[in-house]
Amino acid sequence: MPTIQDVALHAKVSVSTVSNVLNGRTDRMRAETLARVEAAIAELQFRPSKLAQQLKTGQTPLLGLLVPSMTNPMYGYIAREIESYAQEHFGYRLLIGSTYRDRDKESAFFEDLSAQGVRRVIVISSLADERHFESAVERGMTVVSYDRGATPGKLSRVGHVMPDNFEAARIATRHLISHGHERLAFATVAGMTMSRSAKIDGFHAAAEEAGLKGKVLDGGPLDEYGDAVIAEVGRATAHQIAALGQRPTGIVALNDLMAMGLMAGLRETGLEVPRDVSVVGIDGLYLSGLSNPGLTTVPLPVKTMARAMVERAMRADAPPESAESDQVFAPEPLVQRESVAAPPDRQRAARVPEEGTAS
Amino acid sequence: MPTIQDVALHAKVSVSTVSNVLNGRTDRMRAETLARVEAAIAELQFRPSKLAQQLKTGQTPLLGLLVPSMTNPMYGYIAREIESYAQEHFGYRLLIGSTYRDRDKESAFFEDLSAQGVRRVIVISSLADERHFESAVERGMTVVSYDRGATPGKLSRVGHVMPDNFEAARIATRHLISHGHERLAFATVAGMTMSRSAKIDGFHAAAEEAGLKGKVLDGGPLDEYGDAVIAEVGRATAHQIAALGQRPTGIVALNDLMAMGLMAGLRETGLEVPRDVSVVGIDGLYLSGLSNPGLTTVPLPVKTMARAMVERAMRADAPPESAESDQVFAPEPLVQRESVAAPPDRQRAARVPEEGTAS
DNA sequence: ATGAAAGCGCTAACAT
DNA sequence: ATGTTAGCGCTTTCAT
Repeated sequence: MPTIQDVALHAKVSVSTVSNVLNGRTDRMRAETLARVEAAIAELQFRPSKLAQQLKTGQTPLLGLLVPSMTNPMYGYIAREIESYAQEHFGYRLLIGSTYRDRDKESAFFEDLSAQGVRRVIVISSLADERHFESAVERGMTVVSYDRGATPGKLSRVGHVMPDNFEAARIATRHLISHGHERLAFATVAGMTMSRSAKIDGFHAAAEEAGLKGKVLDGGPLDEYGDAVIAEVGRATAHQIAALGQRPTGIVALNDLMAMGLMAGLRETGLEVPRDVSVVGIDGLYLSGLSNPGLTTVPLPVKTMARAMVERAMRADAPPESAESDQVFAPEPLVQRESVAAPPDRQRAARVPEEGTAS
Repeated sequence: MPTIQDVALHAKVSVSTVSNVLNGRTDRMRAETLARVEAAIAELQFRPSKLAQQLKTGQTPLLGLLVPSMTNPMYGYIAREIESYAQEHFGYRLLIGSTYRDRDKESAFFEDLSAQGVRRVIVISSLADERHFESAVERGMTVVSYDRGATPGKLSRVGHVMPDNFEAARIATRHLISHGHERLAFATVAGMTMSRSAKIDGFHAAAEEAGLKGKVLDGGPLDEYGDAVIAEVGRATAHQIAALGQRPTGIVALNDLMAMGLMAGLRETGLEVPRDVSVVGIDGLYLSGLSNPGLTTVPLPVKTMARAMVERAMRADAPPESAESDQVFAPEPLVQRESVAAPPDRQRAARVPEEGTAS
């Protein structure tokens, strides 16, 4: 690899002149000099070492991204949007890390990033507190956290970007109600996070509006399962539902993946969606359009949020006020597919023929 | 951020002593000195700058990973396995890039990696040739390529790791044949890659074994579609199939995602899986276990391959012989689910009851 | 308009 | 056993 020295020699100028052209200070030199330098650069195929630049400037064009798991399609989706926005608009690449919701792994990642010279990171974490990376912020990192608000009462220099989870769940629930459902359930996993409780609140709010009382179903912990994680919890929940005396007829799932697991599980127990039970998801994964029956879901504005996170991470210099830096994004309009119908006791009117329903 | 200087001062030793403890050369000093240094490090919370280390040693603990798209669950899966193996066994982090199968994006990524000091990269590319990164190899990068063999005849210093695509497709096809299918089709996308042609060959081989003649269905190009890409092509293929006079009864899909799209599309046309047509996928995504009907598929040994790729990328020093560096991995045993049944004309025996089939 | 030189935070000879 | 020092490849004053 040629260095700036080589170029200088080759162009018969000093390294500072080369550096100047590298940094666009071309006004400080004769056109002829510039031409020589550029020729040398081209000829040697010289690419300045970011490493050396970083050491000098303290800036590295790398964005850290912390996700619970890349295998989760939702995180893959978010990661993709973050990546392309950061790349296209700022020339930043992504340094990614999966944490499997483990605090030590998260901390270790922050350590590494910091040692690596990375100053901007986006975190998707479901861990309750963010103390373990508050320290990173204090050391000068800009961090933006997804799907959680600032800890109430605590000042924080961490940026927060999230969907309006309350509203998303409320929309999903209302959809069920508008189809006549009265026995409502919300399928979630064990462990409360801000986003989960917001969804649950939204679910209850919608139920109450209609004078109904919703039930929250906890499918169990996430970590016991390998990969399919959330989907497996959904599957477990389905079996739990099947065993219930008074079965709910309308279910809002924590997210699309869980909904898909739920539908698979329901099928295993002989229950049919949407004939016996209706299901609504939240997220808007394209995969949900592939399921059978197609999953009705409330899409989250992933692109917009990804953009907001990158912007926030980049424009670090903005007023680092306290908690007011939270940004909440409204969900997109519900996408209606085939996983919702009237509850069983209201279906006499038009017991849909084979094809109209599911398979 | 404290530097090695600060630590030296704090411990009242020279920087080289600190450097020595950092690099495990602790035998060269008195235990007492070591203790002082360690204390200083702890107290100052000193983390050596990888940046500076890299500049000095030319080694950066970063592994480049080039994927067509993170949103594709298969790549997400592979990326995850690569990440954890590289992290756990070598302390490497992942610098990831999506290329959307674009040559310029791939080249740009290599440029960036190289400037970033990254010397090891794993590439998942479906582009026909690998000339654009052969040059990276010549500049000293170690690159391992997934799902393609060395270009025949051409020497290459690029490592190659891939599944036995021929065998995978053959297994899938035989499975269909063993269920009595005689009108066989292979659903693929436009554009031939090594892995796609290997699968097609395997498909034909299995058909011929049985004295049958398989048909290859091309669902169209990948790039027209946004995200759901392959699944959408599958969907298109389904509509194409429905319009056919002599419909195939057994279809092998290029991969699971395409199979899922195919099943969704089939459903749209009123065709039922597996009653009217049977479908087999290749990959073994956990999502395929969630589909309805559950997708029968030939799983690829992702974990093993990920491991092999990382090892190859790390142990760069191994004999950089010519093409013989290819590593091919056998698929895992076919996972039987519900997407395959006897062809329609053989089903009179036991026309399966509602539940046994699909919904 | 151009060049010399002092680092950025480390590592690794090479002293002592 | 410990310290001195010369870089790694760049950026950036400050001279000339």
